[in-house]
Amino acid sequence: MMILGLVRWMQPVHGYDVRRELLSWSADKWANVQPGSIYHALRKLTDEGLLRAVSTEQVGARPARTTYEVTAKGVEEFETLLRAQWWQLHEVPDPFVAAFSFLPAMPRDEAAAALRNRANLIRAGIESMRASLESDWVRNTKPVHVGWMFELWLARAEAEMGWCGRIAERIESGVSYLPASMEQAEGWSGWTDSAAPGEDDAK
Amino acid sequence: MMILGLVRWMQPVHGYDVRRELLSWSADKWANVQPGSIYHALRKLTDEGLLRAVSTEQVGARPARTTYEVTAKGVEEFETLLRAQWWQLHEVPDPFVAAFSFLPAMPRDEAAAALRNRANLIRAGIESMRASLESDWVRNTKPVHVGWMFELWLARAEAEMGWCGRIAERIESGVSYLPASMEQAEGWSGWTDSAAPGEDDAK
DNA sequence: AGCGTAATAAGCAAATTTGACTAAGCCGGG
DNA sequence: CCCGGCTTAGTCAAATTTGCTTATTACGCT
Repeated sequence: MMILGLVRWMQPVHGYDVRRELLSWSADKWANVQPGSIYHALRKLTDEGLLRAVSTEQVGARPARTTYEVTAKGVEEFETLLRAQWWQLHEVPDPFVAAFSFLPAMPRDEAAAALRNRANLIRAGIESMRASLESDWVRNTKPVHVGWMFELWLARAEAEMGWCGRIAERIESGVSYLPASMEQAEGWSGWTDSAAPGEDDAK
Repeated sequence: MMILGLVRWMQPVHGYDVRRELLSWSADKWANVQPGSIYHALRKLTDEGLLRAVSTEQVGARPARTTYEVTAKGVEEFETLLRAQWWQLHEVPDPFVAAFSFLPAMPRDEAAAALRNRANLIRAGIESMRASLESDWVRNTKPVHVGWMFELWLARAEAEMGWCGRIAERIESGVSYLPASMEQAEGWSGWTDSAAPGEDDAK
């Protein structure tokens, strides 16, 4: 719950403020927070005594907005949560890795093409990130550590780009997917590799 | 839904088989699948006509197990899903990046220490991964592309380890977090940086 | 002056995920 | 021989997330 952190920073805020801030950091991508979750989270945190509803103003006939503040307990909990992320290593679920584990289900040439395409997408991302990093807008109006986050993405992206290239070559080279020992015992039959058995494709 | 892929491979299976396979790949870490989700997914996929329940055996008085098979429609859908992951780039949500964005909330020395600790955790991970990669067990009984997945993790991990070291140094160097222009306009007041205002810490 | 579009501020039902729980069979040790 | 613990197979309620909807006001354009 990094919502808590945002309320901690920005002290008294209402839900919509949090939402805008999150969207402006495009945090829906790298955090786990879609706009809809915010109000639920705010109410839950209030129930748990980590936040306190300060006031409820109403401007015209628009929906009333409730302003929240963090309690002492909330600050404490936030620091616990924060430290958990700083000191521990959590593997993050990556759908591409999941998809890659089905490599034998892809025709070799398509797999290689997709990897090269991926490398290009990553390269494009890297370049636009570099541009942001060097842009005056980021250099002058954002805290320095925002740039450092970009550098982390850059480092990871470069590593992954290289990997894509190397693996694409190996796939094209035609090496067998099966482990050295059990060369002949098919096991992955039914998948499209070099010889797809035309099974029940008659619509 | 990579559950579908697993059923596609392993053709007729019951839920518990899928669960074991997923756990043996420790897929609960890198995919998005806890054991509890499996049965729901199987039923949902069956409702959508992507799977077909084949039979329901009962051994003794243990819970009946239902065996599933993939339909032609299911194969089609799986390939669509698979290609979506192979050809597109999805940013994955990373809780550490989220936590790092609150860097100014951490005392400098703790932040640096945490980063060095992280580098060490990553190094340990790298070494155990290297060991797996070279182990006979993986080399002889797992498809080659499993090793390739390890290499991707390795590449990313090495990149991140380097970053941790570099950033730890910068934090220790004492550079200001604020952007070059607005050096003096505090803005992040209330956070623990060089001078923590002893607010309401009595108890 | 009128009209369409964007911004403001949330609410809600439905879909998903999670983690804990059941409850019987099997196996080895004391 | 019988007790405890592991494996088998799956269920279930609760927590979370998602994406869509509502309803007013401000703004820009012609």
